[in-house]
Amino acid sequence: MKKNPSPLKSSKEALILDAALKTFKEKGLHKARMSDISKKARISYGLVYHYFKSKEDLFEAILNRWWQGLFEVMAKIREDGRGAPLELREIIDYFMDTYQDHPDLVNIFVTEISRSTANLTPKRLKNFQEFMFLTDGIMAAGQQAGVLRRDFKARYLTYIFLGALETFVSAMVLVDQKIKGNRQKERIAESILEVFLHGAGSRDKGKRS
Amino acid sequence: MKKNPSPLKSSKEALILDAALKTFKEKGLHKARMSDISKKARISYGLVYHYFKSKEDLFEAILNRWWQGLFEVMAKIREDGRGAPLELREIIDYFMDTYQDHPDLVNIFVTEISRSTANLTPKRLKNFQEFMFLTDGIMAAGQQAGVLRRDFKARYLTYIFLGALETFVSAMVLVDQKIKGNRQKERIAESILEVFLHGAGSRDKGKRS
Amino acid sequence: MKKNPSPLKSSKEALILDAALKTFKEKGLHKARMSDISKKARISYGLVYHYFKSKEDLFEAILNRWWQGLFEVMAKIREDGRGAPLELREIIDYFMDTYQDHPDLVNIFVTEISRSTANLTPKRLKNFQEFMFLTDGIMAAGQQAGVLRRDFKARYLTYIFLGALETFVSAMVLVDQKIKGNRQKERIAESILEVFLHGAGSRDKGKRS
Amino acid sequence: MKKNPSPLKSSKEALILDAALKTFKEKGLHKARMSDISKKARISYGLVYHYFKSKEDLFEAILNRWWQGLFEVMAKIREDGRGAPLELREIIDYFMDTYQDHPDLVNIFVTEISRSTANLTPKRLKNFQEFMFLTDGIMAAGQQAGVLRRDFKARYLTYIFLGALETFVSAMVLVDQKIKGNRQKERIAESILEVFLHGAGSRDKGKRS
DNA sequence: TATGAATGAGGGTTCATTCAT
DNA sequence: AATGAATGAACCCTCATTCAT
Repeated sequence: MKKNPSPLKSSKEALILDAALKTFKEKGLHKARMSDISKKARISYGLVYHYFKSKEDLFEAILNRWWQGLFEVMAKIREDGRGAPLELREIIDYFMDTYQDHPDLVNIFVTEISRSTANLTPKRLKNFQEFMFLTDGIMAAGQQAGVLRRDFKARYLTYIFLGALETFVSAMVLVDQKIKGNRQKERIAESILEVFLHGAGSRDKGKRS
Repeated sequence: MKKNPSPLKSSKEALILDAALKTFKEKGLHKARMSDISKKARISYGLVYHYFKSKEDLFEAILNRWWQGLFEVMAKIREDGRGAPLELREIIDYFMDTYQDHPDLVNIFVTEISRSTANLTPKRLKNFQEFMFLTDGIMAAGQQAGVLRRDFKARYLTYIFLGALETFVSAMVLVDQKIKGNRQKERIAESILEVFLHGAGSRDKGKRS
Repeated sequence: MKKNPSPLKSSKEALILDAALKTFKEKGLHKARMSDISKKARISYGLVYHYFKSKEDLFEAILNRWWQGLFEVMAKIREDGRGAPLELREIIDYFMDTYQDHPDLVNIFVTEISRSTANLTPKRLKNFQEFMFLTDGIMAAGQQAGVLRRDFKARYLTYIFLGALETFVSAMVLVDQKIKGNRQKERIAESILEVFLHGAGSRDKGKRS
Repeated sequence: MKKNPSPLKSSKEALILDAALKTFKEKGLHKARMSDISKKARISYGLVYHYFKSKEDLFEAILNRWWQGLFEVMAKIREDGRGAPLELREIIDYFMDTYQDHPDLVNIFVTEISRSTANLTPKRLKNFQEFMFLTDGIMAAGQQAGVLRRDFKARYLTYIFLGALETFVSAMVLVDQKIKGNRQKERIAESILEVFLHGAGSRDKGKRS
């Protein structure tokens, strides 16, 4: 029975995935050489190909870690139906939690997929659009329920929300910032959600412009 | 005095830059071949090297278009000092206007620079951080002036604002969406600023949580 | 006393040889992978190396099947001394019989050895030349005995005879033609020998040009 | 105006083709490395790819030399209609002449195409079958005209004829035999045709068995 | 300026062979 | 005897860059 948080098929496979994750993060998909990965995993060149049939395949395997976790969260969110604010918070938490455990994974998602038109294969685009679509659903439900304003399309809200979220983690990644404990994580999550919901505008005057 | 719509040192140089822009956008920095660029520019292979000493150099020249324009705007903003809301609006406008004229340029900024750790040379990082720093200044001044809330660091607000903005254009780029006239541009710009300032939360209840 | 239809040292060894035979035939010596062979033999990868020390060794073992049978026939022919026509017929029969039982074996001989300068190791060349030499002997004896014309070198006759024979089986292999019963086998054998001995020229006029 | 018998598009292209021809002949299609070819042509590695898009493409270009010449001969033969014996002689001459000028080319045809099932792409098979078919036509016409015996299928005669021819050149290639002047060429051509038409059987008894 | 041939380092992938179990 | 993971040399192909004209 496996208890390991990353219980991969074989220890070598996990080794390779971790090494690949780091390498892709450091050099990007294109500049990462298979030899870099094998060296980082301290295994022979050819062994990588024993577990993954190509560089592309290896990259895909890494992305799947991300998408699988994300779609599980999205499914759970839909089931629970706790309302837009809490649901968005769960998305933020997935990003932040994953960032704590595998900062590189979040980085790769943001840099190589979320923003890269060059690396976008049909399959990847499909995942991405599905995620956007599910988020749209949360926004629309929130508008329906009266907790989100209706004067903008749900899709616009999705853009703004995900953009803020991505940029946050992206920026943290850029400066290799470690999240210091759950306290800071809380704080960041809150700030994103709070600004998204209530705006960055000052409430000093008691009303909005 | 410049009359050329793409006024560059020589017409050939402009030709190459335009071709490079399109090519980088379509294939990404890495997958774009110099031969693709020369072909798209309808010039000979070697001529590219007459004007630009390397692929990297060509890429840099393109980015400079972007940074130069952006820093000009930032300088003007600082001079005018019209307050955070209007100043942020000017940033949005620069993104949107540039997107209208050169969608690919905005795309390249977002995909290859804003989010890519792989392509980030020290020089590029410097530009990027400078831009963040200037935006921080706007945010901080807004907080000072009481138009932006003070319970979050200026840097956090910067992340959220720029993230929302980038994701918007990034998404438009992804679907190759053309902005249909100034009306739509207005609408998008407004929605970004409005949500950033006042939040996506419904105001139906007359007050915030 | 051997009872096994493919009686080899061990059943696994036979399994491997058969699988290798098929694989070499399908893909050629070079493109045949050891993994293909082990897969076809339904044994593990490494076991092949338990029985054969290398791919080359395995190939050699297969060729030996062929050469051993052929040289046995050639020895028997020499002993019996039944005259060129019948002796040539026995060579044809060896080709045809082997083709019936192991078409792939004949194919490999023709494609990888008889015509391939690339795969020709000294040992293989030696076997091949020995066979040519023995055939020369038959031809020369036939010339001596007055049943074969003397106006061409024995070696020339050897070329023409073996060429015709090889091309026949080679062509049958190419279209994966199965010999339908002994009747057809007879017919083919006859036609080769008949044309070789008496020519393709019409005998309508009762005499030759 | 080009007078050169091998007037290729560019001198470099011809250089590469010649080097490739030799290399393929020496090592076979698979074992020939592109670096061998470039080295033999005394050009840089990459230049080969400037002229040919792949190893396969280069190989194809070489084969085309052969097929084009052969099909031209076959077309001329059909037009002239000089009767089977003379027509077959023309085929023999094409083989012998090409052998004199480019022995390696004939070798490659025989080893890598005529007998190799492994290297047989659909396109190559098509050429080969077309050639067989055209030869069938000559044989059938010969049977019709009463100069070739009718008791064997035209296809059988084709096999025997081409087999004898191929084996001859193949054997010459094997021992790297140079044809010493037109005299020997004549002699070889005659022997092939003569044996094919009238058989190797002795005519001492004035009639056949 | 302009062309495109020429160079060669680099990197992904394959696969025969070895080895630990 | 049997397995299949592990190794690493080889080799095809790409493409940025240089160079002769």
